[in-house]
Amino acid sequence: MLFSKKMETQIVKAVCDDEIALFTANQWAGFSYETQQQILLGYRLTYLAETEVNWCAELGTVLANDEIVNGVSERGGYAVVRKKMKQWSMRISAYAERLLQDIDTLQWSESIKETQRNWIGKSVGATVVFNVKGHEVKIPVFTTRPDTIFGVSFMTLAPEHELVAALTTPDQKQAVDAYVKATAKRSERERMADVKTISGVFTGAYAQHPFSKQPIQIWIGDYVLAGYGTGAVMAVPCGDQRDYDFAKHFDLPIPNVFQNADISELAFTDKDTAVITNSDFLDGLSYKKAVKLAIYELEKIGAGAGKTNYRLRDAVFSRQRYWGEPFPVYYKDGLPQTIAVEHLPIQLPKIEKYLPTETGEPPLGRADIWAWDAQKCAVVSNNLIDNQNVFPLELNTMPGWAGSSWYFFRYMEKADRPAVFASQKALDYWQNVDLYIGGSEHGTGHLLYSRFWVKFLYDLQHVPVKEPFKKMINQGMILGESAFVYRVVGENKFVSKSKAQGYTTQPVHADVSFVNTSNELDIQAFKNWRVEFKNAEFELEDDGSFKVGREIEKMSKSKYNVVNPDDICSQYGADTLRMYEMFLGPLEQAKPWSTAGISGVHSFLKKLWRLFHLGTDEVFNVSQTPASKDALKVLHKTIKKVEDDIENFSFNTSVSTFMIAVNELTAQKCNSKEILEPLTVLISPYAPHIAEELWSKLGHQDSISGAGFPVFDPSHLVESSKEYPISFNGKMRFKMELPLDMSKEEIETAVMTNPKTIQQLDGRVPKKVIVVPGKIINIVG
RNA sequence: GCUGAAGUGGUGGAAUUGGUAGACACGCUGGACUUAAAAUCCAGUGGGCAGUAAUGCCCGUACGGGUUCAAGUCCCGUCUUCAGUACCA
Repeated sequence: MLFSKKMETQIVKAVCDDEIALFTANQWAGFSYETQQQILLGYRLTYLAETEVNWCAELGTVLANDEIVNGVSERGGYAVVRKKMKQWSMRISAYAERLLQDIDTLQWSESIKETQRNWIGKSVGATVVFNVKGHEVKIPVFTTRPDTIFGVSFMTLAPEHELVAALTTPDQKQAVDAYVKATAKRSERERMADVKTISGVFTGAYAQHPFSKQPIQIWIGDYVLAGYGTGAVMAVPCGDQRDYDFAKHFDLPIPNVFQNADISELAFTDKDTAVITNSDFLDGLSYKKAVKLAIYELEKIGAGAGKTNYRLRDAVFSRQRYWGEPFPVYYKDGLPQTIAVEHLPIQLPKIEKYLPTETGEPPLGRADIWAWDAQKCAVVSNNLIDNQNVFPLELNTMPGWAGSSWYFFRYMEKADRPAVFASQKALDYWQNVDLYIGGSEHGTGHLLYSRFWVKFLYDLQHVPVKEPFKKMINQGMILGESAFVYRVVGENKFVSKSKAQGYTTQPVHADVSFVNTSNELDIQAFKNWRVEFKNAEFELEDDGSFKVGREIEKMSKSKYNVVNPDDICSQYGADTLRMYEMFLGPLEQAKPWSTAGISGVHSFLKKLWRLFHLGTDEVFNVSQTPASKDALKVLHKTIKKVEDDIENFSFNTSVSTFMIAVNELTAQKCNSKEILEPLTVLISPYAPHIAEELWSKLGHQDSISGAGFPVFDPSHLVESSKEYPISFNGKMRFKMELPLDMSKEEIETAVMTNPKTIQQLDGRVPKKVIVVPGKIINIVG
C-alpha cells in the first residue's frame, strides 16, 4: 500500500463496515501483518467473518436467508437455528443503494420489483448514541423518527444484544438470564408467530438522554430483533405502536410529544400531520423540519448522525457441501491467502463419502490431498502440511449462486476464453440477457445476487452492462388436479366423497391415473397400488360408484397429480400439445392442467391440413393461381396480429387468430400457394412439425426454420367503407355501412335521415350527435 | 397488517390508445351423413321479458359511487381470491 506524505498522518475514509476503526498511514505501517490482514477483510467484497448464520443440522450446512422458508429449510423442511460461525460472506450491502435505484430500469413484473425493494428495505433516519450510566460503553440505535427524540421514555435491547450481560445489575441478573434463556429456546418461527404476547425484563441499567440528560431505563424484549439495525431501539411509546404496547404492559411512562394528538388508546403514527411539542428546540416543528434539526443537533453534540439503513444483509458465501466450486484459498497462521489467478482453477479433491466429517467439518475435510504448496503452487497431500511452505486449504465450497450469477456471459462465445468471459466484441454485441423467462421464486435470491455480481463486474470493466436481465416474464405454473380418497380415521376403510361427512376422515392422495373424468375411482387399480390398501373396505355411492374429491395444487410427485405429456403426445401429437398449452391462457397466469378443450386445437390442425389437401385421399392440392383479394386480406390480417402477439408474448390469442384464418380460408375455398406458403411459415413456431411437413410438400428442400418471416403489407387491409355501429345514448342499436372517405357532416346527414334512426328517436330531437370517423356514431338525446 | 396481481357466460379465455362486451375454443342443444358408432359438417347457445315469427326492449364485466356523448377499460370507496412479505424501530 502506498501513501502520499500528506496521508501519513491523515485519516483515510473508505467505503466499508461501520465498525471499522479509522487510522492514519503511520498507524497502518505500525500494525503487524496479521492485524493488517484482519483490517483488510473489513474492506473486501468477499470477506471472512464471524457471522450469525442459519445453521441446518440435518443438511449439515449453513443456508442463505432466501433458502429458508417459514423458519425451516426450503429443501427438506428441516429446522434451522441461528449460530455463530466463521464464514465467507459477500458484501452485497455495499451495493444496496445501486441495486435499489436500478430496479426502475428493468422491465420486470411490478410484483417482483416490489419484492426486491422490500428485501433491500431502505429506511432513512438517524443513529442516536446513548451513554450508559456507570459504564464506558455506548449504545447506538437506529431510528426513522429522530424528531421524536424527546418522547424517549426507555430503551429496549434484543435479548441477544452483546451488552446485555455487561449491563445487567446483580439484582436483575436472575430475571434477565431466565428471559434470555427462554428466548433462545424459542425458535425463530415461534417468535414470529407469537406477535401478540408482550414480554421483556428490566436490566437494572440506565442510559442517559442525549439532550435532557434524564435517566432512561434499559429493558430487553424479544420484539427487538438482533438482526436488524443495531439490535437496540430507543422506545418512543407515543409514536410507535410496539413501544406503546410495551410501555402499557409494563406501566412505563408515555410522554406525548405531539400537538393535539390523542394517545390514550393508540400511538400516534401519522407523520404527515405531526407537529412536535414538549421537545425543547423542536417545539412547533413539522415532522420533516424536526427530523432535520434533530439530526443537526445530534451531530453537533456528537451523539448521532443521519443514517440510511438497509434490511439487506451481506450474503453468506460458504457452504459445507461437497458439490460446489472450491475456494482458491489457503490459511497461513489462520489468515486466508488467495491463490494467484495463473494457478486456477483448483479442482475438487476425491473423497470417500460426500458427508460432513465425524468432527463436523465440511466434506472436504475428508480429503487426503487437499493442502497448498506455496512453493510449487500445487495441491498436495495433507501429510506435507508444515505451515511453512505447505498450508491447509479452505474446506468450504461455494454456493449455487457463485455460478448462476454470471454464467450467461460465458455463453456469448464458444471459443477458448480470450478474456475473463468472452471477447470485448462478443460482450458488446450480446450485452446481457434480453429475456428471462422464469419463476418468481428467485426474487430475493438468484435475481438479486446476479444483479450484484454484474454490477461488480461492470465496476471492474469486465462486462459492459450494469444489469444481467433486461426483461423478465414470470411464467405461470401449470397446476395439477389432485384426487383425494377419504379414509376413516383408525380404520382401513375408504368412503366415497358424498358419504364422507358421516365419518371423521383423513384425505389421502390417490394417483390421478386411477380416476376418470367423472371423478370415479378405479378401485381395483387403487388396491393394487399399495399393499396396505389391498384389503381395504370401500363404501360406495348409492349408484355404485366410488367418487374422489378434487383440489387444484402444484403438480408434484408426492401429490400423485402429475400428468404425463407423453400420453397427450401419442394421442394427439406434439404440435397439438404445444399449441394447446399456448391456447390455455396468458403465459404469466397459473392454471390447472385440464385436457378439456384439447380437441378444439387438434381439429384445428386437421382443418389446417385439409386446407392443403383434396378430399379424403390426402392428395396434395395447392394451386399456383393468384390469391383473391379476400384471401390476401385474411393473410395480412393474420401476419399483423401474430407479429404483435409474439412481441407481447400473447401466444393464446395467436392461436385464436390462426383458427380464424383457417376458418375463413376454408370458407373461401382458398388453396393458393401465395397464401398458404406464408401462412405455413407464420404457424411454424406454434406447430413446428406439421409446418415442416407442409413446407416440404410445398417443394422446399431446406427446413422451414430458415424461412423468412412473412412481411406485413397494410395495403391489403385498406377498406373503402366501414360498418358503423349507430348508438343512442351509448347503446348500440343498429349498424350502417358507410364509405370511409365521408366527412363528419356527410356521415351525420346520412345517419339522421336513416329510417331506423327516425324510428329510434320517435319524434325526439337529438341534443348532440357524436361522429368519430372510422369508429362510432353516438346520438344523444 | 403491508405490498403486488386479479375478479368478464356453464368452462378456459378475448376485447393492446375509453368507442359494437363475450372473439376463439370447450361444453351443451338440435340437425345432416351412417344399420350403428366414431369422425366430419351445418345451425343455435350471457340472463330476462314480450311476440307464432321476423324482431324489439330491459339487465348484464365482484359490489357501491363518480367522471364522460360513451367505462370491462379512467377516478374514489368496499368486498373476495391468489402470491409475496412481516414485531424493520
